Amino acid sequence: MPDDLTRHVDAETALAGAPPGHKDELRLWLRLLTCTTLVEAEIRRRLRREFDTTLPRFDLLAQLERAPAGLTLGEVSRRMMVSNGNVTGLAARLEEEGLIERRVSPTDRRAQTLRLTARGRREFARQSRAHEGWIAELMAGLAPAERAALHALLGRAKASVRAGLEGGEA
Amino acid sequence: MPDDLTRHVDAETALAGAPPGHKDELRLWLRLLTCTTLVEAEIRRRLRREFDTTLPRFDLLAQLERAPAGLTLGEVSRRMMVSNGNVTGLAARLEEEGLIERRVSPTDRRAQTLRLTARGRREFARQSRAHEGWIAELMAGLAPAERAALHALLGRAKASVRAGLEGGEA
DNA sequence: CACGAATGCTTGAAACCTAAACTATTTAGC
DNA sequence: GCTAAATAGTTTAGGTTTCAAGCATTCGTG
Repeated sequence: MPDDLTRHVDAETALAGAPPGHKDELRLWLRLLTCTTLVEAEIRRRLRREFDTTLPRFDLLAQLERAPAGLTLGEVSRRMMVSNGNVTGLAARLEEEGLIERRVSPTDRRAQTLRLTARGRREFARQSRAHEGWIAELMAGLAPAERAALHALLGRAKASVRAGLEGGEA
Repeated sequence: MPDDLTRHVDAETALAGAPPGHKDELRLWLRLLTCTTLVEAEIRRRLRREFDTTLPRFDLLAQLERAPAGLTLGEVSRRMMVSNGNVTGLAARLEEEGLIERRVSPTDRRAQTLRLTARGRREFARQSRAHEGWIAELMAGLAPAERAALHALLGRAKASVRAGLEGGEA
């Protein structure tokens, strides 16, 4: 029998006794993490079941779809916020399946440009349509005004986090 | 049935008339994901540098800290929202380092209870103090009222996602 | 032009993570 | 009591992920 991750108990459960003082921020972070994890797990599950693929593969294709001129491995790495070694392996698998192609840059022999193949574009279009619907479905319990407010507050949160990143101050 | 029929758009018309239309939800999700990823990456980085440990290890210790009576592997798996096979390996490493101990349940010979050792408790206390400060630091750019509003909206989002999970309706 | 620094990518080791198959034990129904 | 189903954990195979080290190429500066 497969594992059932849906039947979980929150990470934000206990944590009631609070001596120090930053428990508020911690609770906020745990709730943020819970939301993301819930959505992510569900999307992974559906991607696997419906398209026999994984989230990182989908994400890489999505990056290339948005950049018709192609992206270098380094650019993909930065946009996906993962290590470059990670992208190397991911791209290798996708290339082997004929979903993307790589071409050495004519101006810089170190760099390679990744591009969707026709098949990759077709395949991603199918996945993307479904994906968009899934997200809408999961967010359907929020009123449009709530979604807008949440979006704005997350923008503020993003700015706050960026400001607190190490090296960001320098 | 709605009071004002002229202003009512049912699901069919909405689907028929629009190209896709769920870009809002998608943007919201991507921003949520970005926030979480940013924080998570930074916490991972600091845990590694300051304590030479990883986020999943920290999370497992945190679960046990909150449950002084101990937890079975399955309970940990559900609370951390990861597979049970995952917890097996994680717990094995932590036990080998003497941070946690496992004991077969006296009432159920299948189950094992995990507990922090004295050393594990000491070590986690150090990490936890730092971790709490890091989160507060990253969230420092949000006013208390913003944090409260965000927390509430994320609660709504969590409920929405839960309602949309497969099998959750059954 | 030379050469040290920076950049783009790959590789290797180790950890993480999942889904699925498996073993052992307990529970429920008859 | 017996047996089928459910439950607790482990194992296996394969993808994901990081960090650190390494190679090749380009750039900046003298």
